Amino acid sequence: MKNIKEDEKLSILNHSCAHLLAQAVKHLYPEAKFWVGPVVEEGFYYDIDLGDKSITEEDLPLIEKEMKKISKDGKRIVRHELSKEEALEMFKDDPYKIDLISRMDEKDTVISCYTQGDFTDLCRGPHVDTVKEIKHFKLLKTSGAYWKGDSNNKMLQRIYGICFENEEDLNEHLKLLEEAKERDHRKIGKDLSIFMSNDLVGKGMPLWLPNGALIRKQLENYIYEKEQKLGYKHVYTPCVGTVDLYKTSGHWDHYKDNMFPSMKVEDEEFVLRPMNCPHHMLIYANELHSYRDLPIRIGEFATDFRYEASGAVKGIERVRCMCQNDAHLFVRPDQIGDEFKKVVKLILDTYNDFGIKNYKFRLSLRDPEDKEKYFNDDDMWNEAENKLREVLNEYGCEYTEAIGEAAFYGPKLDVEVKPAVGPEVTLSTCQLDFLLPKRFELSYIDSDGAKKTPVVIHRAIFGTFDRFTAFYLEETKGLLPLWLSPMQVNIIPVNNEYHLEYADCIKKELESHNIRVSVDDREEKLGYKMRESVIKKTPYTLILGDKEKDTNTISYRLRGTESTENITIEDFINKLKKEIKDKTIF
RNA sequence: GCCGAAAUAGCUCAAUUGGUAGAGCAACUGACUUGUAAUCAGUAGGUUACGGGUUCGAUUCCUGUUUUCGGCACCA
Repeated sequence: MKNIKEDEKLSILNHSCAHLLAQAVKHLYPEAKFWVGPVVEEGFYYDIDLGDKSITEEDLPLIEKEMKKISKDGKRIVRHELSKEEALEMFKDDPYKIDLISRMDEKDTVISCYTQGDFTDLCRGPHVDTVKEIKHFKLLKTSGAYWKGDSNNKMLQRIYGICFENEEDLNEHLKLLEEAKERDHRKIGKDLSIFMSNDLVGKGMPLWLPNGALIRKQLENYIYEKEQKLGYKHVYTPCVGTVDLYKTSGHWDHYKDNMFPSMKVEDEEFVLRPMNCPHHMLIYANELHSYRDLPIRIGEFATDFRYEASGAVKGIERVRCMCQNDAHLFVRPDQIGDEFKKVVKLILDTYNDFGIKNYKFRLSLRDPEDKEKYFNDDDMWNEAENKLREVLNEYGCEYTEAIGEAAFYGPKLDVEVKPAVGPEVTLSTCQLDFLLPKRFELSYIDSDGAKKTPVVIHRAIFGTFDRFTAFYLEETKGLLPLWLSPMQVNIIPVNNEYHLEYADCIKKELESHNIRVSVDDREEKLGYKMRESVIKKTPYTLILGDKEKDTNTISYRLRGTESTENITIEDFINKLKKEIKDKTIF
């Protein structure tokens, strides 16, 4: 999909279209006051204060009509530069523009505004020459948006739109938006019976159906094996902890509003756990550790509960009950770089195995000025952040740095991906933590016999199995590789009376090699069954009739193709086993 | 949580200004015995998300709740 912000020409056009939108809104709603109308990746938006009025999707065609009318008039778009006093005078009735102007510094910024016909807006520009050039646009959606992005502020009306240079590009883009809905994991999840939800269970609490459970099990097996090879020790710990546990860790103070409320039983008070770090800290503390034992890597596929805001839950991407592919690495300070490197390598290997290419690394650093959020130890922060950078550079990973985005306890590296619908989300994460080991008074005996505090690395490769599954369903459009497909082979006997026995025989043979296989023995036509096999995205569909039975072979059709191949069952099994082992993407 | 929108059969969707809720697919039954994306016929399937109100009468209008969807805010 086109990223408008990255295209200079389209950026200007879309920005001008935002002004055109504002002008049209002003015509239709004279009381409207305007905040900002920037260009974003998906086009543009404008934030508007309409008092107690609200614009709904139904109003958009009317606004579009007015925009077209203005565009046809073909007024020029004229730039004026003005002093701060002039600007303040010009927009004196507009508290939003006054707010913007009063924060501008004349030394750094030239204050300018743009006029098109009866509409003038404060703006840095640049713009297209006339409104006539803004022709091929579409208003996409409306929503509320907090003024200045702060939920304590008033909510403004936001209108999103997009503009192209010609009708073909616009239509192409709208088509892509429609296609994105088709690969939304919520749709695929329903079509392929992967997960469901029910009001009686609760919001954000999906139920994984057999197909989903199979996929998840494969993911668990995959990462478990990889982690075991890397020296991780997997544990099981309870889904609850006492409130005191989370007070000790410090999470209670920071996150209690996003936890399910505590429950008192006799003289204990429990919470559903929102994360597993405290449990793992206690496992580390259970024994005395020598500097020689480190790093110690404790992993768990751990179910956590978070009371996510009701407006935030989405399919299995953002849920209130999730399973983390979690691990905590306890390392000496001198091991941070090496251990971090291994985590990055594991991330890269995993993404490579899954054929995932559309992801971005994001390095979240502290804001050195913010002494309140971040604990004060300049040396430790600088050293840690530099180590993270070094590793990323060594692997040649492209990454963006986000100042002030670090957690309060240390810097972190996240992998961000873009879902079919909605903003980017974090998949993998790797976070350094200097605080938690101190809070739990963790230690190891160093070579000089002194007790020292280890550093903790929190990391999750898949993030949560829930979100990873959501993302991967979208990435593959539900066409999962063979090893992850809930049903790998579907057998269609040409005639139940004559070929069912052979089909069952082939089924048993495949099952003896741990291949997931079904026989469609319904009294239906071959074409009918083939259609369903295709819709269910089964990787291999076998057709077994006289031809196959007589020659002791099978005919298969590979998902996505329309031709059949005829081979022996041995060759077929070897082919499947190789594809499963190699995790072939097709 | 906030601003909007929506909720009708298992699924996808209809139902004129308020007047007995329909279709296709799926399911079930029967016939057909089939070679690569839908064989034909029949049967059954609904407290129109849930509660309250207005009305002679509510899927339709008002209201509360729940859930879903698009954004915003949040995301250890």
